[in-house]
Formats: sequence, C-alpha cells, structure tokens
Amino acid sequence: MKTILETDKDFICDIKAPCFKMLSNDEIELIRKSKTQVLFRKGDSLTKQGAFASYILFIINGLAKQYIESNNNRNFNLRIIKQGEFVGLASVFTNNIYNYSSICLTDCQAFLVEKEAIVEVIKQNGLFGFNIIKRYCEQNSNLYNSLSNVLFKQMNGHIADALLYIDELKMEYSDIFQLLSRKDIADFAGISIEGAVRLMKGLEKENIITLKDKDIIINDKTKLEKISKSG
Amino acid sequence: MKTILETDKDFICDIKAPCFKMLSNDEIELIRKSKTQVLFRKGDSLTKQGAFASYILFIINGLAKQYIESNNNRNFNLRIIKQGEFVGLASVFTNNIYNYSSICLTDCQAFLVEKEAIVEVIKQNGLFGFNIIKRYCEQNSNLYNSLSNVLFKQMNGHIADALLYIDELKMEYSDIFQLLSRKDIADFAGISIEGAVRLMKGLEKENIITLKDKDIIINDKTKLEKISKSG
DNA sequence: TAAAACATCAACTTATTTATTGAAATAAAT
DNA sequence: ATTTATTTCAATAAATAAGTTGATGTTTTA
Repeated sequence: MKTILETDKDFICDIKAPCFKMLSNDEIELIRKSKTQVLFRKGDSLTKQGAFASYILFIINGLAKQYIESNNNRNFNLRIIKQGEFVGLASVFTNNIYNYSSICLTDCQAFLVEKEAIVEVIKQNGLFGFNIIKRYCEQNSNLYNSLSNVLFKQMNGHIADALLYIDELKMEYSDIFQLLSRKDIADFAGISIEGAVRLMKGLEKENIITLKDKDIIINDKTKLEKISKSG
Repeated sequence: MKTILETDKDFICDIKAPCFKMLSNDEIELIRKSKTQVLFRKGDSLTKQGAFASYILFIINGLAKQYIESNNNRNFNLRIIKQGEFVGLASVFTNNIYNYSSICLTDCQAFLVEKEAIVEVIKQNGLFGFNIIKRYCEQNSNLYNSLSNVLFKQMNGHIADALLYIDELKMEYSDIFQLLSRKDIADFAGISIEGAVRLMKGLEKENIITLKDKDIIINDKTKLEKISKSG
C-alpha cells in the first residue's frame, strides 16, 4: 500500500546527481520539505502535454521518453530521459504548462519538487542554478538538433539519426532497443512505422546494421553517420 | 500538433454540469483564466498516487477509473469516473498530494483548473461551493461503501458488489464491460484475477449472470443482491 | 488442527498488438 | 509531366498479453 516512500534527510544527499551535492543543509531541508517520492510504473506518464506544471521531476532511476503529441495518432519523440535527469524544468519557469508528454519505458523512481522550492533554492544558490541552467541548455540543444533533422533531412537521414541517437545510450543501457517498439523508433525519426521498418531492412541488407529481434546492432557507424549527414 | 484546444469564453458555460451554471461572469472569467483543456488518450493517467496535486480535473467526456496502488502489482479500483465529474478535489483542498491514481478507460476530454482559482470561486460563490462539497461527499460515501465491502465481506460478496456497481453504469454506458479487463473487475472486487474468473463462471452456471465475450449480463439481480448482502 | 477461503503457480487457449510486406495513393521536387 | 519521396491501406505473420483452468500453497477461522 506504499508507493510513496518515506525518505529521510540523508536520502536526498545520497542521490548521485552532482547538482544536489552543492546544496547547503538549509537548502536541502527546503527541498526535502516540498518534495514527494513516487514510483512510476512502466507506461505511466510523467508529464502530459497541455496539463499544468506545478512541480519538476527528478528521475532517480529508470528510463522514460519525452515526446510531443499531435492531433491524430502520431507523436514525435524528442529524447530518452535517463536517471539523474530533470523533467519539467522549462514548464515550471515559463509557461506553467507542459509542452510535451513523457512516459516511462521502465519503472521509474522519481522525486517531485514543487516549483516554489526549486525557484527559491536557485535564487539562494548560484552554483546550483548554474548547473540547472547548464543541463537545461544541453537538453535544448538536443531539441534543436532534432528539429533541424526533421526539417532538413529525409527518411534515410532521419532513421540514421534516430538509430545513432538511441545507440549512444546503449553503453549505459544495453537493453535500450528492447524497450522501444518500431513505432517508438519511427517517432524518433519522424516517419511512418512502415517507412522505418523498410529503411531498417534496407540498412540490414547493406550490412550497416543488424536486426536481432528487437535489438539493433550498428555494424558500420561511419557509413550510418555518412547517411545521417548526406540526409 | 494541438492537444491543447483553445476555447472561448462561452465554452465553459456550455458544459452540462449543473455546478458551472451558477457562476457569475466574473467567476467564469476567473476559472477561464486559470484553466487549460487537454485531451487525455485511453490509457493516459489523470492523476498519479503520490504526486503533487496543483489542479483539479473536470471530465468533459469519457470514462476513467480511479484506484489505489499497492506496492506489488495489485491495485484496488475505487470507482469509475464519468463525464461531468471532478477528479482531485480532496487532494487540492487538503494534503496537496493525490492519494489515488486514475487512468482513462476511453479518450477523455478534460479541463484542468488550478486550485487557487477553484478555492477563490468557492469562497466567492457559496452555492457553487455547496455543490462541490455535495459531490465530494457523494464520492466519499461510495468510497466508504467500497471499504466496508472489502473489510466485512468475502469473495462472493465482493464480486457481486463489483458486478452490481459496474452494471449500474450500463444504462448510461452500455459498453462499459468492454472497457474493463478481468483484472479490472478483480481489482474492483479486491480479489485475485483467477478468483474473479472462477466466481463469475460459477455465477454463470447458476444462471445469475451471462458472460458474453467481455460483456456481462446480470440475469437475476435480486439473487446477486442477496449474495452481496449475505457476503 | 481441520476445514474454509483465498492466493499463487503453471500450463494452456484465445485475443490483441506489434511487425512486416506489397501495392496503391499522395505529395514534393525536378 | 514525371520521377522521387513518403504515407496510407490491406493482408499476414509473429509476439505479447489476457483469459481460463487445475493443482498446490497459505492464511484465517471456527
């Protein structure tokens, strides 16, 4: 009956993310007071595009995907959210509404911090704020990458990008492809499912990748990168 | 690219729920300013047990289920949320954290109102507040029913209760059983899936109910009510 | 402690989703 | 106008999830 885990004061210090290490006791206390910890199950949504954003989420462990929803049934996947990352930063600071959805690819232990507390701590602790902003900028630049890919490339480039992006996560999360459906991959590439399937089969024929059940192994990264560039 | 539907001032007045009819123009404006409308898809979660509650949801159309999560994989279904109902009232007024989860059984058009606005309007408009409270009490009494069922009855009574509860919705939503899995029914009864299957087969043998694919037809309501009472 | 009330496990069946492929329809680019 | 790029539709296969049943364990209660 307990998805809300009681956590003691030490717990927040225990988190691996460097950004929490630099907080003073007072600041930790401030965060601790206005946080709650939740176990999200695989498939649960962390944020819903269009809903109010009153808190940010910090992912303690697990993987999730962040995407934008379209009016019909096609989504565009923006990124994989990894452990130690924040979700909802921008929404909290600016428009008060999540402009993307995100759902768990695995069970995700997360803690939620109310925006007032985060704002307060950032105001107090410049270094903390700096790190938060840095992270946010990194995420944002990825987003711009995604956008330019979508805008200026075509199918082959898209799927190459998607595969290269996901493959980068494979070092840390070797089973990442197991967690993704063809629709997920297609949504990363911004193309139709059938298109994604076809192109990947094509890449397999040219020995650039190997499709092994759900897993995808990149045999010739150089060639894939060339395809990515040539679009 | 638009799940957030822009809605004009008239829209909120247009909602069938009686409780919105009694608002003044100013109050409507207040709500309108701090609301956003979202299309939740079948399977999307409306609230997550343990997460912060900064807004209430008003369901414009669609069906959802409200349940409490347990540490393992067993949930207890509290109720079906219907169109015209609120989700998250208590959480907003009291503890600031949702003490239950809820997910959509069908696509749900909902609008979200930030708690500050709801609180403000309730303070201004007694009749509105009264209605909100009335609704909340109704929900709560159902909850107590559920609890006492769980506590004081056993399997036969539980499944009878669950079936009777769901059957009541059948007038308005004739396909309600199509939307529910055996796990859902078991979770309403608070028993194991296998237990639910077995008992329902038993009830079918005694001609009390008919299982027709996913649909369940109650043939002998009186007998089922007797089972419910006798526990 | 024995019976009753359930839950859990394992095996199996059935239904639903996901993946794949060819063909046809649009749309964009040359 | 005619390739070229891409989506959509339809049919099928493969994989996964849901439903069902019997047998076995575990509590609870009398």
